[in-house]
Amino acid sequence: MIFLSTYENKIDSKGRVSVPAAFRSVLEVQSQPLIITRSLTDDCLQGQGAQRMQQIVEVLDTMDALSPEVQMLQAMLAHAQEMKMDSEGRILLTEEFLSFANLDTTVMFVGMGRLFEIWNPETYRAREAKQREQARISGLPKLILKPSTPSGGDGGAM
Amino acid sequence: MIFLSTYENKIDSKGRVSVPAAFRSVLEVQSQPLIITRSLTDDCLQGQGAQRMQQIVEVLDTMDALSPEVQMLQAMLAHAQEMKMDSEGRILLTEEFLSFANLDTTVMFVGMGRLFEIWNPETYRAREAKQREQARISGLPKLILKPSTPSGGDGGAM
DNA sequence: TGTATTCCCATGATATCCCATAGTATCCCA
DNA sequence: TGGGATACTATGGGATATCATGGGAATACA
Repeated sequence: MIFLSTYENKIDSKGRVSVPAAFRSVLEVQSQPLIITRSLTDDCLQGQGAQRMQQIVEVLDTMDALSPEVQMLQAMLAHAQEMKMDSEGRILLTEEFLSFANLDTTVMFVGMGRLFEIWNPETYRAREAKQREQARISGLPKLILKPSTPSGGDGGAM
Repeated sequence: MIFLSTYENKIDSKGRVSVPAAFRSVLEVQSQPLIITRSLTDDCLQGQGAQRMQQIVEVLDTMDALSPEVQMLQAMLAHAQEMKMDSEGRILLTEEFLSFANLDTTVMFVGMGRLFEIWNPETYRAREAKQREQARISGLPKLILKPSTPSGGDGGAM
């Protein structure tokens, strides 16, 4: 069960947004609360199950605790927040989150597999166009699902 | 079990299309839900078992989550969607999918082995003619059925 | 006591379920 | 081999469930 597709939902007068039902059921299946953080690379928010946060902490444990890299990654944790959902599946975004991601009336939920992102719809479409442009210039990154040499174990490509 | 042949089905007044029975049974045998994505190279949609998406996510797990390459690949997931099929084997295409592939009343399902494509019938026939033309000019690509390193039968990759 | 959150119910739109049907392909037995 | 019976397919449509959204009332908070 992963986060797929995109949804555009409205922020109501009380500041509530419905998390798309499809995303909720991903979290429900894993019976995990939703955690929202700031993206380290874009002006958007990221949502994921609590377990992923746990994984990030474990990765940090293996790195140099005093390095600038770790401190940068820790910033993500500093602004992370566990969201409570009402019985209709809505969350209340804090003022900090709203201004960080430039959100006002409508938000876009973007499924990205293990996590999803929350964008201002216009900002997202602009970024998408930029990515498409980039892909046209430098081509798409390689994605090899089944490496020809099954010995390596590094299932990855690139 | 692979996707073969082509079928032309109608979109009904509620926006539903029957997935060809032959394609359904491919998915049923693998007991996988159907996932539809936008093609990266053509104005058409692609259908495949959920396993393929799962594989992509697993490859992403092994890569740098903050790299532009991963972000570009994640964008692919943003436009993928798990389709619910009713008891008659029909799916409901979203507005986004319909407009991306220029679909209106009739859609063409084209079997391509590991996956199938969904085309506007006219667009597809035009492309097919163009490909034949291309083949006459620049010749046919190579087709090697048995590579020198056999990786074990049907393998099941895509 | 006033403000902000949470709970609960209401609503319209849309998606889904379920049953029906006509056309076609398949089966079966003479 | 022929031809009627049967099963399956794509399609249609009414009934029902689910979704996102709105707002009143209860509750916490300070």
